[in-house]
Amino acid sequence: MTRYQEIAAEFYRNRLLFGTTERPAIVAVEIGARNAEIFRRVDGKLTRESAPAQFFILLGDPSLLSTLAAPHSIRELEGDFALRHLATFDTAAALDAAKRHLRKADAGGNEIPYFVLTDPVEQFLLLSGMTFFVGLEFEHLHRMQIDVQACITPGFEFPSGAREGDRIAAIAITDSRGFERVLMASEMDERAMLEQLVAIVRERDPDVIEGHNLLRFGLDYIQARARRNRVALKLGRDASLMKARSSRMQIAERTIAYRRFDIYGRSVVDTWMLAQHYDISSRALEGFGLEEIERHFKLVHPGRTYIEPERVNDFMANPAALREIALDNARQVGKLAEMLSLSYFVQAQIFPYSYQNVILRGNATKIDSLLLRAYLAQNHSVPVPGEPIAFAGGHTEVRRLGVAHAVAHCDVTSLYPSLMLQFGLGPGSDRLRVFLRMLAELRKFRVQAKGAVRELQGNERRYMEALQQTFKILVNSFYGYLGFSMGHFNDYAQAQEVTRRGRELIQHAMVELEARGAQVIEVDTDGIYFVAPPGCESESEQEKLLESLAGVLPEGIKLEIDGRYPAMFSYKMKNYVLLDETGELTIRGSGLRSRGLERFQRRFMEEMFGLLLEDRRAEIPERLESWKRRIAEHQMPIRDLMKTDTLQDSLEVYRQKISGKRRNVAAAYELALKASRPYSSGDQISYYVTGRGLKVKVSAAAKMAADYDPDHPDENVEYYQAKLDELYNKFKPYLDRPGLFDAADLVPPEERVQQELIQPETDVEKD
DNA sequence: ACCTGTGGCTGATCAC
DNA sequence: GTGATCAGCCAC
Repeated sequence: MTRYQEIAAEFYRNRLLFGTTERPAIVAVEIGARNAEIFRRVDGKLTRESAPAQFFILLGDPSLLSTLAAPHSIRELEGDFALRHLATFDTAAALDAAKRHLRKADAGGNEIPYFVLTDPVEQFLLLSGMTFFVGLEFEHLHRMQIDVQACITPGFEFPSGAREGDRIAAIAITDSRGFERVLMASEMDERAMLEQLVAIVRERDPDVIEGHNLLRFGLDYIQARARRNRVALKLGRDASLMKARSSRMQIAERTIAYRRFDIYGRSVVDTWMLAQHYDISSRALEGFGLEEIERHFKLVHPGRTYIEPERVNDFMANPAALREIALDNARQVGKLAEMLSLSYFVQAQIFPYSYQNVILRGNATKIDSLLLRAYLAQNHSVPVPGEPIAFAGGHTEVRRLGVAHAVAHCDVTSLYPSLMLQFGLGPGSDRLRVFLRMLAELRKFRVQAKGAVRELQGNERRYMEALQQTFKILVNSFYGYLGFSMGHFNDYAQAQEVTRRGRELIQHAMVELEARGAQVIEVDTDGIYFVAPPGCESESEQEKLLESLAGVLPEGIKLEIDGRYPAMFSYKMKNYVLLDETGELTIRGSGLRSRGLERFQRRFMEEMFGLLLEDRRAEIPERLESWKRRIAEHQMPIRDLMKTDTLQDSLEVYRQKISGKRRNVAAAYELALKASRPYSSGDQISYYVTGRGLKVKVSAAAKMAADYDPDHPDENVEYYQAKLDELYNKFKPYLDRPGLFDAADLVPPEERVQQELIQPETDVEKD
């Protein structure tokens, strides 16, 4: 047994987290009318076996189904939570009948609660305790990549598609076992392309189909063209058709509409979705095209070229180039998926979700499934979610503004999880005490995994890192679960208590630091930026300073130095710039580095902050003039001037909101409405402002960046120059007067008065 | 049908 | 002009 296997084996023995899979290496589960079909990969070969399916609904009262004709049985669960009757069904038909029955009762104003998991695969996994992939290595998963290049005519709309002139230009197919093939429109008709695609998928028989933007484009387009060509997309392992339906996914503040595809016995993984998830935690991607993502992960190889969706038409005359690009795309998707999907591979071993669903579900929902699984395994009843209340979050405060030198940052590692474990803050309704136990185990595992990463090499190291990352994400989601409106065990009072203790703790630490002569700059939830008192410059002295605080902090909570910086520019709450020892700048905050800012603004700011923090303020006015000159002389590439907005609403919703005066017009939507290719929520639009002078209305003067013609530059010079002036003026007070200032002195008195007036009002609102 | 939380800043637009 | 509001993005 290798070191990796030893550690991993301990994790997998934890049934609360990893379920109770007895026969390992499940790569797919499908539910039929009466049976579940389980696909496993044993010694590289696919096996299929059948098990009786069990469907269930949790009921508040058995009378809900008293007049249901379909066969079912109901048993009472232990404990007295609201959902204390478990109805089980042997067939999908009986379950469906029950669901219809309950919906009808609902319409009649029924008050008795019930709960149904919509996905039957989830039902099966949750009741059986099985999970995907336990006992399987990622390499042994058979993954196929598909890249679709299409000629799209104006007016194309999903999911109907299919207009004259639309056609698939190329389909590239690769897989994790070295297969490569490109189906070209220049060599065969569209029907043949589609038929061959089906034949290849069936013949290669992959467990997973990966692609970039498969859900919002690739598979949708293929399906539309297949319908047009009367080709049956029998891609399933039982030769069934690929199925599609509309769905939506919430990733942080973004709501993404997409089409969900189901292929019997296989999982569909979209690297575009994976990139969205990745960006939420890193905020590091410039965009979500393959090009930007590959660049970010340093996957670009010499000779790599890309193709804009709008430009595929132009490539019809050059099939050799198109073939190369499509093939390259597919190969690159494979590499990307390896980097981005490992954490979901691990998650699929933990949660009762299929591989493709584990990517599409939110973390709090997933934690809920663990609790449900644990309770049902013990035949215990389940509470219904508590009503949401508004509650306060972390403490944020900016004490000092301007430029500081020799700044240290300290933070409490895993503040909320630590508080929850230290003070036993978990759901009051968790009678079986599984919530905090899971949290404790996950935290312990995370520490173990993190420690082990350094000892390992190659794939084992990558796996351990994925385990570590996954544990970390889950640990951090437990607090959010307490305030999750749909969590069966949510507990707003406890969530409130967690943040209250958090605020108390960090404020306490702040006061103590200042009492010891430190100058606190800013505080956000679990960390403090400060200038240490004189004679406390070295790291060890600063660590000692923090140790002296140990007495005033609760047991089990530790403040640690987490970074030291020669200089910092404190601008506003959650908005600051750090200069580290290597000369690298870190810019934080939506006001300073938002993707909503044009690149030239971000670059100009970077330059300005660099000079500011290196005490070279005097050079800044000159730099300003140079940037303005470049704009006047049209030397700025359009990439630097354009703004990229993400469409939050669909165009239809936008139109409705505008006509109902429920929102303002916005440039990105106006352009999308006029565009020839279809746009949906989640899509990004890059545009720039044309015309002359400052009185232009952006939404009217905007033009797609793709339509910019460098030979006839029409960008609004005054508009963009004014942006630079505004930036310069915004920061001018700090450029003129070096040093660190009390925030209280810089905020005009009238604003402070206003703040005091507003405060009680919001408090009333919260009550 | 789907959904982890709160706090804060900014640009564009509109009503006044 | 100014304040209010919305949308979007970001910190933790």
